[in-house]
Amino acid sequence: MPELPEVETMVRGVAPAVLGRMLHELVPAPCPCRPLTFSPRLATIRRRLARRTIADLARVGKRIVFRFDSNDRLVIEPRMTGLLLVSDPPDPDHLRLEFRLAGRRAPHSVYFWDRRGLGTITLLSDRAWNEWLEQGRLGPDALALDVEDWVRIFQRINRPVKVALLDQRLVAGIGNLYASEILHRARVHPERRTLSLRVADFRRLHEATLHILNEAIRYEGSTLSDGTYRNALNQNGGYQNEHRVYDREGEACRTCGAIAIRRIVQAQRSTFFCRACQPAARGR
DNA sequence: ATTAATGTTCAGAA
DNA sequence: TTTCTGAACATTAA
Repeated sequence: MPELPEVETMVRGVAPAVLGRMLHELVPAPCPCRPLTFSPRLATIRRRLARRTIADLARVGKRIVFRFDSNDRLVIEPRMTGLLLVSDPPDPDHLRLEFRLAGRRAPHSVYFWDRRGLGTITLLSDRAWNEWLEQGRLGPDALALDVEDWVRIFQRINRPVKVALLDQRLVAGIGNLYASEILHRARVHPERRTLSLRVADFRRLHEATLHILNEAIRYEGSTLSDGTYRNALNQNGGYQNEHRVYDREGEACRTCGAIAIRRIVQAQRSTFFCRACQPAARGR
């Protein structure tokens, strides 16, 4: 569920509670659901991390990365419905993991909660982490690209630009919701092929990406109608009220006013766009 | 009962 | 080689 702005919000919300604190122990929650995917197995992770101090908490694309004083990294992929929380979770049944902190200072715990349970938790040694980074399975962070990066990355391939935006090996952090919002602000039709885009298009994509993602971070992410996403304090985000196209098929465009928002399916996922703002130019 | 949902990965086909 | 499709993972709500 969470994309870059939601993960960034969770990390910012949880960081003050954990930075410099010792992890007393990791406790699997007594939830009635199937276990998450752990690598290596949870017992091994617990042994390696017990009594270690949390040196850093960071976001890498859509992933959450705990760095311990041993330089081990615990990488959490929230996937569709995972949340990192300081407070009590939305419900007790899908609580997956408790990070019990040492010492008397509140909070005493932070939590990983995941309703659908598609999330993954991976422990990597310092060396394995660096090797993983070098494998290029994750492109540069969406907030770190300049216009030249955009051109270089997307002119090597020739795919519909919306589908390319979702490929984390090209650019890390953009998901299905923000891809539609970014393309709308950039006035680029989602079915345009990347090879047909010109430098002016990449300039607008660059500006729109920074603008939309930073604006969404300011609003603490989007809580959609299913209500799953919450910030670290189990409160709603606010960006869902600012969406220009996502999940607004048939409604008036908030930019041009036309009843022109369409929904199409690309790579088995919904894309929303305004037919008036985003013309289907050459190179479809 | 059916469908779709903010994500990722894999196999196999085009 | 690159691109594309479908399925899989698991759960819930419209």
